[in-house]
Amino acid sequence: MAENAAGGEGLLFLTDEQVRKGIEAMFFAYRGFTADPDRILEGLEYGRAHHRAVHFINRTPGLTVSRLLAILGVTKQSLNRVLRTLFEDGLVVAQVGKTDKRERCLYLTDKGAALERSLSDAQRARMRAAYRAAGPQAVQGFRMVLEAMMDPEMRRQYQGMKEEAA
Amino acid sequence: MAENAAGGEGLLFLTDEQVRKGIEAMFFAYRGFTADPDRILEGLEYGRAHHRAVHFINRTPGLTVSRLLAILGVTKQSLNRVLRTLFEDGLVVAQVGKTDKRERCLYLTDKGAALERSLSDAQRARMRAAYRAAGPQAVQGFRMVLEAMMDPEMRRQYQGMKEEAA
DNA sequence: CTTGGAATGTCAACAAGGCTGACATACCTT
DNA sequence: AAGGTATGTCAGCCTTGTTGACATTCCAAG
Repeated sequence: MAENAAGGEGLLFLTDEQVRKGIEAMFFAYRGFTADPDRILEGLEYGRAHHRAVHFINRTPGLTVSRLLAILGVTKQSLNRVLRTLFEDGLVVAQVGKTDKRERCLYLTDKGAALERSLSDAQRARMRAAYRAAGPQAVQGFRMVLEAMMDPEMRRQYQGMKEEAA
Repeated sequence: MAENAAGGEGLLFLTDEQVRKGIEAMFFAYRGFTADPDRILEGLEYGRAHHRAVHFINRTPGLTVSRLLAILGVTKQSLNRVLRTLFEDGLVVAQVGKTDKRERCLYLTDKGAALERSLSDAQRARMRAAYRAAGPQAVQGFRMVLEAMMDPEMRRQYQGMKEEAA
């Protein structure tokens, strides 16, 4: 009764009901996932879009605008509005590419890195708590299912970053 | 090398890097999660907000507006804009509450149920594929981590629905 | 060297879907 | 009769997404 996730009934594993529970779990969990950074950002003149930009610039310093566009999956006009305010406020700097001078390589300033840290600290705290509550085995399953849920292109982005991190 | 999620290194389990990978997995996976319904909805005059409303009305027929507000976590003005178009287009009907006549109990019409089915079929197909790819054990972990990530109030909503489904 | 395409920025306009504030109505409860 | 609850609605604002059009700079290939 407590563990009705996938424990007992082998054949019922892929029931519509089971799958639907997964869908709702994603919905509710994503709300929690974004709640803490959102709280920090409100009051500041930034939003979730700024958070995402800052996150990935921090993650891959020097990445180009077009690469960031591909990762975020938005239009350049949309991203540019965000980047402009980050430039103006001195959170991000752009540096002309060495090999290709058309490219603008993005870096966080100290100020930008500080914001990033405060946002990701908050988000990591929740993720860490969830990991701890669920245990290592569960974490591995969590990651496997999420990865299988991604669009192939996004999975490549994700896995690409995995390697870069090594 | 393949299984670097949480397998070998007991102590490194809660590394910032590990947690960060989880954060990015959530980000990319959520995009996949919403991609298929979004594709269906575009072209129709509906959006993600309509999807959510229709999903939960289907899930719990006869639920009241205030209950739906609590589940969705938006303002009544925001929800009302969505519900109004669903009424107008004959996808949802409201029925005055039996015990409390102020309440409006929401139901899908056949037309509404058809839309819900087409949306959730698409979404379930992806979720089912991810489940199948990851395996039962992983699914259980997936659900555990997501549940631990929710805000307590949202977890109650989620678990409440779990029981109602039985 | 010229020309096409790539990388980027920018202006304008628009839409979805959040939000707040204010107000109205109907109804329950005391 | 009065106060609170459930709901709807109008008006206006914000963020963040979209298209379309156009300019600049620069690489690369003919």
